[in-house]
Amino acid sequence: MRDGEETAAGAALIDWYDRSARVMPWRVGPGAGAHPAPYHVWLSEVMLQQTTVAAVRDYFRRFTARWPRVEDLAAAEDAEVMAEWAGLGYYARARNLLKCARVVAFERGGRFPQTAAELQKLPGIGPYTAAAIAAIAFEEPAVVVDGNVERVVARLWAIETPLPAAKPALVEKAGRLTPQLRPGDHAQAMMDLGATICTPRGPVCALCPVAAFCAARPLGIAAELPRKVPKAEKPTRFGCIYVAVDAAGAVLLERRPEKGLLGGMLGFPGTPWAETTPAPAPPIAADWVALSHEVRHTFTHFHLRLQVYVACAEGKGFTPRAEFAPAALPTVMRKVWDLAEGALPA
DNA sequence: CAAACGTGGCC
DNA sequence: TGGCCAAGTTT
Repeated sequence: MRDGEETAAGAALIDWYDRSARVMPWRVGPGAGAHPAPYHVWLSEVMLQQTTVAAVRDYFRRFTARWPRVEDLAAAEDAEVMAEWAGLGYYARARNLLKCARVVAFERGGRFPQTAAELQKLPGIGPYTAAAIAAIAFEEPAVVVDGNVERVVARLWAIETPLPAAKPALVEKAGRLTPQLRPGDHAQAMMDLGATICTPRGPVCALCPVAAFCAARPLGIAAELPRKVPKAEKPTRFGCIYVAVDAAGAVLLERRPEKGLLGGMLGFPGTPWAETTPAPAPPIAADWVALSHEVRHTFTHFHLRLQVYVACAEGKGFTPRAEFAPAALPTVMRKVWDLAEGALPA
């Protein structure tokens, strides 16, 4: 990209978007002056943080079917919302989602702020999400920079500085590309381009609407950009976890603390997760049986191996089977349940 | 500000 | 198989 070409590149991008925008439940068609509801834009953008479109689709549909307005979501029970979010990951998003919904519903009459600066003051809304909502719902020419935009811009300008050091330069370039007209469609076009053509590996430059403006392509380095500093190796942690079921089928569950990993979600009791296999520490006295297979799961920053114990036991605080939906568990706990359920006596 | 924070798909 | 990656935010 050379100085002065930004307008032409932006026009080519919007033209491509008008012809090929992907259909998504939270989108209205490009152009035409129609805007999706701020509530839908906000909900979809929070769900899309570090999460693929394919994973978000059904969650978005379930949330909007169950809670059609931000006031409905604000009035929901915490446990209902956490259960509906289960499996989508990054559970702090769900906790902040509820906090934000309650601020908007109860302190702002159900109306979202209309500027990126004000949006960013709300829980769970950072620089990216604030800019995206402002641009898509309110046509503010905010500079929207997510992982896709970083990649597209790094290639268009052949920026070789590794991330995260390159971030300010990438934002500056993205700003040059952001138009005053249709900034919301421009932002979505950039992200769609990154998701479908200017992909991390194997970019399909032959189909790219802005290939003629790309500095990385003639250099043969498009697929290598953006460069990134190598990530630290993930350690492995170990734990014991206990699945107790009583004669009526009720299950021993606990609500995890609000803060930290899987915060606010349901799970089975167990030991802390440590660098070496901890000593067994059953939550209640019972005839515990160790399963022959362990549960393996990888989080963002460590691998986890869980030794699963099962027992038929009686006790207080068991959740009746009718009230226990495995789908309300975070994925690692659902893996534990799936393994344990198969080992329990019928 | 580096680290914490989930999960599923892809190669 | 295991590392990389995805429409990031919080502390």
